[in-house]
Amino acid sequence: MRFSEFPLTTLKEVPAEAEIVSHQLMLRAGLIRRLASGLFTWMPLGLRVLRKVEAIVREEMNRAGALELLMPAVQPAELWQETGRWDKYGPLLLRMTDRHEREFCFGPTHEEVITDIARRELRSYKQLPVNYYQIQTKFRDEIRPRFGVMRSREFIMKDAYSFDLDEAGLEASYQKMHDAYSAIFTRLGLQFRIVEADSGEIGGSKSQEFHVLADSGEDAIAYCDEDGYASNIETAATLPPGKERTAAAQSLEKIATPGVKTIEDLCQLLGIAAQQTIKTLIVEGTEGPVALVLRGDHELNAVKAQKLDGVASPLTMADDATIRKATGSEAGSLGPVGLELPVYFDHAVGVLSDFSCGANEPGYHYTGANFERDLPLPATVDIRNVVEGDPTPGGKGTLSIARGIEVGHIFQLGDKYSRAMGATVQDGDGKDRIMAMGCYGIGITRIVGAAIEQNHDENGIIWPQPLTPFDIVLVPINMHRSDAVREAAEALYGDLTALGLEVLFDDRDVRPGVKFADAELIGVPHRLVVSDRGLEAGELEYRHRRDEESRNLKRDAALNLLQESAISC
RNA sequence: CGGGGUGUAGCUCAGCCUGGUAGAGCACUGCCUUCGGGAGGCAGGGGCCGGAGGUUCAAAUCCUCUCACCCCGACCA
Repeated sequence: MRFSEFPLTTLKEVPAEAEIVSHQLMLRAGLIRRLASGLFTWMPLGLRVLRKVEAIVREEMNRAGALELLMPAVQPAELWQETGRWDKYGPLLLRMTDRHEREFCFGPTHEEVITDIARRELRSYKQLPVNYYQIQTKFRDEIRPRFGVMRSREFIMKDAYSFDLDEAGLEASYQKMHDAYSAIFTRLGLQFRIVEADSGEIGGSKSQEFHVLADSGEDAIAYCDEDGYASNIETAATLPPGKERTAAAQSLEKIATPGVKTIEDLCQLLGIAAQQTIKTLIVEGTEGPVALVLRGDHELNAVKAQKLDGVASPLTMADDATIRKATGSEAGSLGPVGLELPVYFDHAVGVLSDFSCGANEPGYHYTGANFERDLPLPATVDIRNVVEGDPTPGGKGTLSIARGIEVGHIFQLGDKYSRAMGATVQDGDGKDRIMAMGCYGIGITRIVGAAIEQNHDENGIIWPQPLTPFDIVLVPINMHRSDAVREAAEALYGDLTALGLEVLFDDRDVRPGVKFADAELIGVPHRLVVSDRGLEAGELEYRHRRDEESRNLKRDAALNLLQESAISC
């Protein structure tokens, strides 16, 4: 590709709308342009990268025996009504009506459509297992799209769905995808981690997420390298503390705490640590409000809490009016002492003694509160987020916390969809059996952003070789004034292209500094410079995007090097 | 959805408080000089100052409404 024939506007300044580095660089390098909130055009340069990701995903899916198909992006409401998700999915689902007043949605995922296909096409157990996949545009009407293509509303996803006769078959299909995903992210050249996860809205039992590790990631991951444990913090379990509660030393006292609204305020006023306080959260329940009690320095885990009996799912914090009615007090001075509501205590609360909490009277708190004496202590539950240093669920190691970008998710769905939609095959005895399903997603567009988060420096993107839009940028110096440089560069361009390499030939009549800056911003891994100076010495200047210094090579040596490094992957 | 903020040239922004009829840098076009790390000069093109309404002799500027975008927020108990 000749740069002079490739309209590319790079930006020196950072567009104001971009917050994280990948979004900034994608805009500056001209990979994407924003159309509206959460909607992006993939410009020619960006699309080249996207196609690389797709190709690798497609290859590995095919290798794993999955079959590519393509389903409609628009789906009829009836299918969603069959599984009950038309009502459950909520505002994330973009709904629309056609000219005949029939209802449709723009697919955020395709369990219903694929299950419909499967129940029509698959008749016999002899046809199983089957794994269908597609690479297709999805739409989810996110509350808050942000971070460019990392959380956009329209995005491209590879979604796969497996069908098996039984759970054992599903387990095998799932494992195959687990392995295929590992191969995919390894080939993409990304640092990733596989973690246990909540299956959430999709449903089903076992599920794991594939995270690209990056500080800007929206998810927190709890892991322990010693015993191999890794989980999304949403599902990382906490253990009850091993120690016993110490005996009460203080008496219960009610003290005036005017203006105290937060744990921080309370600690400051009383001069105590947050670990000696507890906080009481009121959430909506299936039969009236429910109180959740945590140690002051801990965070509520919504995924865990909404699974408790009597707690509404999804978890919803009670509003001020509800809190007042239920407790006679207000947020900022609630506590479990004398509280007449269903209450869940976190494990970590159970071992506290002499703690402080709200007194259920605006502007008052208790100090020196103790279980058994001042309030009863029922069995405790796990409703908090793990923190750095907590023991692993196996009890053998301690947890570290890292941030990750979820780029893949695999689920064992079981029969949730196949049962609701009557997707059966005949088994060997001629009996109808409900198929066991798995589903497997990869965020194709998100991977591009995630790769940049992990691979950049102050000058721009540094593409992993498998993702780069071009293998080599060929930079002639002063080509428009030197016939020798022009001839050498043109010849080199031809030779490199003939080797099967994708070359960006910067034949623009601009100063060298501009070319270097653009090449680095765009992130092309290999750079070859042709100059009069070099030609006199019979050498070319080579530099990898990650190298500090360039080095001079003879022409043949340069060609060999490029051929090897660019084709090896 | 709640809170905050911003909308002025393709991009980054000034001008708004204190009303007087549109600016800078980058980008773009032409010419000259320069030529290995985002050059310099000269001359240009480009704006219904997000939209609608109002106040006023006069509105980018003040007021009302509206739209769009960005940020924060379920952790306050």
